[in-house]
Amino acid sequence: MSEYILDELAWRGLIAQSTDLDALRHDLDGGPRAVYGGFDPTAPSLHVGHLVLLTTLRRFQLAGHRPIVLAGGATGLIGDPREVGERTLQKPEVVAEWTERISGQLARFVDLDGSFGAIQVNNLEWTSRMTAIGFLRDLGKHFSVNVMLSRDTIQRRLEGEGLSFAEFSYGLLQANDYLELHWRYGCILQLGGSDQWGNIVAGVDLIRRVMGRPTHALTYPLLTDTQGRKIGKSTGGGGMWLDPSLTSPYAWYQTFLNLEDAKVGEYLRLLTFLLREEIEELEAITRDRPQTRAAQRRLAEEMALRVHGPAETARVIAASQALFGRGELRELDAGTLDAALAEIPSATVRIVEAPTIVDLLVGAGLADSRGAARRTVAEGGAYVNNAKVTDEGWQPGASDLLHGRWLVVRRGKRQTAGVEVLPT
RNA sequence: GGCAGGUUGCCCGAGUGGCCAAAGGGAGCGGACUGUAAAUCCGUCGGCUUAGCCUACGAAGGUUCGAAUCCUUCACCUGCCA
Repeated sequence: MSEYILDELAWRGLIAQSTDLDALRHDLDGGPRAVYGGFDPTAPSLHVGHLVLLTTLRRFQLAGHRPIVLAGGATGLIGDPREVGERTLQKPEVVAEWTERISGQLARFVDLDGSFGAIQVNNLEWTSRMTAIGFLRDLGKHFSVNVMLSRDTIQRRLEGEGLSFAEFSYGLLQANDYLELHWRYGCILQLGGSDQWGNIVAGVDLIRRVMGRPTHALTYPLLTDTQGRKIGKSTGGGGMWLDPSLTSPYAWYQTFLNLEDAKVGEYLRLLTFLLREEIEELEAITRDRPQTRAAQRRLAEEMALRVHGPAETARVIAASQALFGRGELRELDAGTLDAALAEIPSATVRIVEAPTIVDLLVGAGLADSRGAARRTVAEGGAYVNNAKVTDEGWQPGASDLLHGRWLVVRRGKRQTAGVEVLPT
């Protein structure tokens, strides 16, 4: 079965760069192999971008290989050099806490049980034991600064604001991780985003030098939008975090539902386990009847299912239908409305405080400031119960309350919140 | 350690004493079109009790009727020299 995994990755568009694919194929055919991907704790949660890697690791597991998910408790303390500039170091306690949270998320996306169960590690375990002398003699001696300097990111940093020795050295730690995992588990492949190519190859080189063994590197293309921007930490208004307290399941679902046509096929291929025929069918529908957005609906549902589970998925789909349905909000029964509003941001106001539309927008978190709220009203982007409000002094009356207590406040086409109006 | 240049709003970037809440671009936000897409066009884009006031141009002081713009000190970055 394992000989098919690379073909699958290929048709899904998951192979951006690789070392010798024939050699890799040969190694994978030889039996179950350990394959690894690393996740640095740069935030308290993983985001969509990480999901591509996690999903790919899971594909290897389904193909009979053994995934290793590595949490970068050590590398997260240093920081992989970015093009934009030197990172601000986080406190060790913070990194430790993030590592723990991320580890919990990682465990949910691979199967840890059984003889081919995934292995979960934290590189702090071996990196923290390293001494300065060991780092320089055993590791540093194998690296050529000339080669390190030639990396794209490093080049750009040197032309710009420069970078610290700490970040410059990051690649050595990641290379050492690969060596360690090869030593411990016979890991022969590291997967990562295409921006990780240099770090991964550094590991391949290190293993060849130290152990005289050939290993492999495989990168996948980064998730981007049409502008080519990386998707993940900061998409549109907010990030696309896996943690429901950072990105609500409703927002998560809606973001995929709204994905542009030109990207939906790519996302289905990179992020879901749908079969090829099904994806091609959905792509055909997108081409012929794009307004049905069947592919987006399927993608959003799949993503919600995988990250938030079936019960929550059912709720966000129902909420989306209630809030975006053609029907009148007034016609929704109390149960449906309550359930829908439970999925979106909400706030409470007291009628005696005589709240205006501006108060409602700000209170519900739909506007950052009163000025912004006024602007929204002036721009014609404020709605209550699907009716446009154009007067910034507008106040809700008793007849506006749905089921005696709710207002559905909306900004623009998509940002919706529920406001509960208390009688006192 | 010395010399030179730099640090501007979410990002890039103009601005060298009043006309600066600060050009221009990008992102974001709203509108039109549409399909809760994309592209395009229009508008908007520090805060507030909004014809006014407050906060803001690395930090702190100072000069001046008046400073993002001048001076001093400090911090950080870049380059050259040692």
